[in-house]
Order: sequence, then structure tokens, then C-alpha cells
Amino acid sequence: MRPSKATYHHGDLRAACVSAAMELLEESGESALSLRAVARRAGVSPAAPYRHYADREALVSAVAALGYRELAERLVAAHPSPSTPEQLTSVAVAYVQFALERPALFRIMFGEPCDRDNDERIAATAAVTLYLREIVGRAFPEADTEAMATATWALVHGLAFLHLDGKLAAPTPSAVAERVTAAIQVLLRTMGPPGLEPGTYRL
Amino acid sequence: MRPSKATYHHGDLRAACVSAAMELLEESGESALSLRAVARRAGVSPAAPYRHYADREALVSAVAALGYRELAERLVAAHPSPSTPEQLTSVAVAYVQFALERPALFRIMFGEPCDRDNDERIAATAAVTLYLREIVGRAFPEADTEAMATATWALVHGLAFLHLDGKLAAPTPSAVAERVTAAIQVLLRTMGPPGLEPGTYRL
DNA sequence: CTAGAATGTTTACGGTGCTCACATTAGCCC
DNA sequence: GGGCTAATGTGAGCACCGTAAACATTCTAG
Repeated sequence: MRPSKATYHHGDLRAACVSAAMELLEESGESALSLRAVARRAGVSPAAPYRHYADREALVSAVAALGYRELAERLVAAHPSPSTPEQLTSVAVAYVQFALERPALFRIMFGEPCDRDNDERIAATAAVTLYLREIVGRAFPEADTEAMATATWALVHGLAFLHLDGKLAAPTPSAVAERVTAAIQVLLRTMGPPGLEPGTYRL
Repeated sequence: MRPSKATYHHGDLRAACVSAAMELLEESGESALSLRAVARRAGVSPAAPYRHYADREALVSAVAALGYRELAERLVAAHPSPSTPEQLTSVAVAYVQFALERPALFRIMFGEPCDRDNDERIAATAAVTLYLREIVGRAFPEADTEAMATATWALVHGLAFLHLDGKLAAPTPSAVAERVTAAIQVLLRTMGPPGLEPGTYRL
């Protein structure tokens, strides 16, 4: 069903809006993400998106929700089912890399006062949380999963943001990966089951 | 010298702008922080602030810089010269509390693509960095200060942001403090006292 | 005292989010 | 099919925003 251009109705403006918004975001940053620009790119009048999104915030939330899903994909791509500290570490590195490769999107997802009532957004972030807790629990069945997942997420999230803001000098992506790896391993070593040697966790 | 209201010249509009901006930020959030609103609150025409700030971004940077100084004050108030892990922990808790008490300011400081060329901002964040490195170095003289400071900052920063975004349920401030304390102590325990696997602390 | 530098005002332009009345169309029931 | 209703897109318009340029006022140095 190819989109017929010349019709009054768009067909799937709802989806087209988040696509256009995502493109604008990646091309020109958050400041370029205006409802009017989205409408222009979707080839539609400035008021049309309001039929599908209550306001700008709602559209941004939809983009953020898509971002959460793409982040999740990226994490499972790093390792489909991590069950060792090393595998968990590679997932952590992927998290930070995602933030650095798509800074505007990442800021939309985490750096903004978010709409707590957006169902799509709630569901998407809950999925990330659960996934994280699951893999941490699998990697360290005997540890306090809740505490460990929280600490791990916070560490990685903080590294991502500090890098994003240029608070941590990190010339190359591999340097970033090294730093994340080292930090995560230190954290994991403590909280993991006793008796494991440092060498065990090397990547 | 009380401000004479009826004069053509304001007296110290530069400072008045950042005061007004800070007030607006705390009262009504980031969205209310417009140059025009700042001008109104300062009792001045919309274009007046441009005599002191190149653009909105410059004013925001000035507010952020003030935020960094206030954060630093808050940290030294938590402990003037921390030299033990416990004292360092109390500083960490203060960091997160600052973020939760002044969310809009904190987001201005860290959650935005920042003007990397703003001298005031650079200096203020450098001060925070140095302070952090100093107290970490004092608390753990034998550890890799650089690595430890980075990991600690990232952990705390991540906890702050995740709480801010409601990604971590935390009903009361004391619950937040507990969580931060637990996470930090786990991290510090590994990297702290000598006698653990040497050479494994490096980031 | 006076000239020029600083500082504040006015006006104006284009962009933005958002609303409302209106136009067009799709889908459903007969 | 034919027509009715709800869904969807349009257009004009409001209030606000950031910013620039020309102008007015005041401070200050010589």
C-alpha cells in the first residue's frame, strides 16, 4: 500500500510524525524539534499533528518511547542473554555508546522533565528496568539483585551523562569503553559472589 | 545603596538578570525561563538583557554557573573537609539531595547541551571536579584518585538523574539517602583500603 | 562642560505552540 | 450504491518567544 501523495488524508500521520521528529532530532538536535517543523516534514499543515498528539510534550514522549525501544534493541544486540559479569559489562558499554551516538535522543529520554502520565513512555522504561534487573539477577543470582541493578544502572547512566556534557574527557570511543568497563568491573567485583578472582571478570 | 526605582539605568542589571532567572526557574521550572520573563521581572524592557548577555544561552550558562557554586557550597556544608569514607558518603548524599530539591536548576546545569565556551561555566565545573578529586584523594590516599573520583561522581550523578526522572521509586528523602549511602559504600569498599588485589583499581 | 561610551527603549520580524471554525474524506448502516 | 457520522486535515489567528536595529537617556572621562 504505497502512500498516495495527493490525498487529503495522510494515511498514517501519527507514525509519520514520530519518524519526522526522530529525523529532525538526529539531524539538527533538540532545538530543531518543533511541532511545526515536524508537520512541514510530514507534508501537512501546522495544526494537523494535534489530531494525534495533545501537545508537543506528547509527541516528544512518543519519540522518547521509541528511543527506549531502540536502546533495548541495542542492549540485546550487545549480548542477547548476558549471564556473566563480562557479558554484563559489554551491555553497559553499549548503553554509554548509545548515549554518545545519539545524544539528542538520549537527552529527550532522560534529561527532560518527563510526562509521567504517558502510558507508552511508562511501559517502555519499565521494560528497560525489568531487562536490567533480569540480567543482573542472572549474572549474580546470590546478590541483592535490586541494589545491584540500581547501582549498576546509576553508574552507567552517570558515566553516560558526564561524557555527554564533556565533564569527562574521553577522546575516542574505545577510551570511553575502557573507562566504562573498568568502572563497572570494580563495582561488580564487590557486589558479586565472594571468591572470584579479578581475572575472572576481564573482558 | 538601595536601588532607586525610577532611574533610567538599572544599576546592576547583569546580576539582576541571573537573580530573576533563578527565581523563575525555581518557581515555575525551566519552561518559564525566558529572556522576556527575566526582563519583566527585572523591570526592564525585553531587549535590555542583550546589553549583558549575548543570547538566552549565555544567560542560562550564567545561571548554571551560579548553580555550580551553590552545589559546591552545599557539598562543603555536608562536610567541610571529608577524610573518611563515611564523610565522603555524606557529601554524596548531599549531591543527590541538591538535585532533588532543585530539579530545574540541576537540569540546567547537567541535562542540557551546554555552552562549552562559556568561561564562567567552565571554571565553575572545574572547581567541582577538583573538589571531588581532592576529597576522594584525601579519603583514599593510596587508591587511584582519578579513577575513584570518576566512578564516584558517575554513581552519584546517575542516582541523582534516575531519581529525578522517577526511574527509581523513592518515597521519602531519607529513603533516597539510604539508597545513595548503600551504593556509595559498596563502591568505596572495593577501591578503598589497601590489601585488596593490587593493580585492579585502575580505571 | 562636553563628547563619547554604556546602558535602556521602541519597534519590528520571523518563528513557535496552540485553538477554533471549517473543509474533506473514510467507514458504516441502510 | 447512498447517505450520515466521526475522523482527519486546513486556515486563520492569538499570544508568546528570541533577536536585531535605530533611537533615547545617562554616566563618565577629559
